[in-house]
Amino acid sequence: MKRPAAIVIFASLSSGIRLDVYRMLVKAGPGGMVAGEVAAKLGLPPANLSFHLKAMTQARLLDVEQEGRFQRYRADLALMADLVGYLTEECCGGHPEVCAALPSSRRNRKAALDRIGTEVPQSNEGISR
Amino acid sequence: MKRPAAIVIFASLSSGIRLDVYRMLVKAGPGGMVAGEVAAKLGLPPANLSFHLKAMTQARLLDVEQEGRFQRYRADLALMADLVGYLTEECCGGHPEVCAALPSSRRNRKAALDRIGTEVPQSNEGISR
DNA sequence: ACGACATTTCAATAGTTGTTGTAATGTTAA
DNA sequence: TTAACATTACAACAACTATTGAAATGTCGT
Repeated sequence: MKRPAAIVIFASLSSGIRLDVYRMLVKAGPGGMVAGEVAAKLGLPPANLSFHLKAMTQARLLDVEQEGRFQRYRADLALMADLVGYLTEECCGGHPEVCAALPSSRRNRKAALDRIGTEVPQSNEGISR
Repeated sequence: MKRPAAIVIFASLSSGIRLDVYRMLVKAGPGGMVAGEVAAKLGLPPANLSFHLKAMTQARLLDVEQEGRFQRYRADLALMADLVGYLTEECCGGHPEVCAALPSSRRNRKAALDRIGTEVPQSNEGISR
């Protein structure tokens, strides 16, 4: 996953309509849905849905397949997994077990850091400008 | 995770600058970084960075803590896990093992999801279509 | 080939978002 | 209490995004 790809994926999902479409297609699974079904379920004018489907397809969030006079769309879940990988790459400077201490309470944070014996900046020294 | 929250999170990450900031802070881990450090590393005018940090904080992607005259920012990874959960809710109409099948190395997917503490289905049986 | 249907393209318009310089706020250290 | 610093708020403008109806494209069944 490269930066421009990640940006268009996030932009795709930052619209309520496209988010609804994506979740609906995730729910539909490998069977997918044709454009008209989606438009009917979401109550959208065809031109508007087409605009959003195009954006999502270009972002590779969806695959399309022509099926007679219908277009069948499917969600690409693998892409989502890659995206999460991109976000958490080099997580915690190479000590991902630190992030696993999820809740952002300072106690947990400190415990996790102590476990791997890494230094955490406690002060503001060394900041230039 | 509710729909409006998901939308603002995706909108947050759909800007290259905010994406860079988020990944930098994920990399920084629990120690976080103060605003000036981030601005210096990314070469951004302070007013512009402030605009983006505010958006990300409102989206809850970041936590801020005041530290003297600095603001220390940290990435909230737990939120990302919730977000992925929201996207894949009701995946494949309640048969998530179906979605797990698809392409793209399962090894990578598992590694990525493990990193943020989410379960991944193991089987790929029962795929229709 | 024809009429009906599914979907996309186009052009106009309305609304939202990002960037900048400059001013304001709040904190520190002397 | 000042001067210096870190950060945020404001206002103006440019650039982008979404929505719509109407027209175009392409496919089907007869």
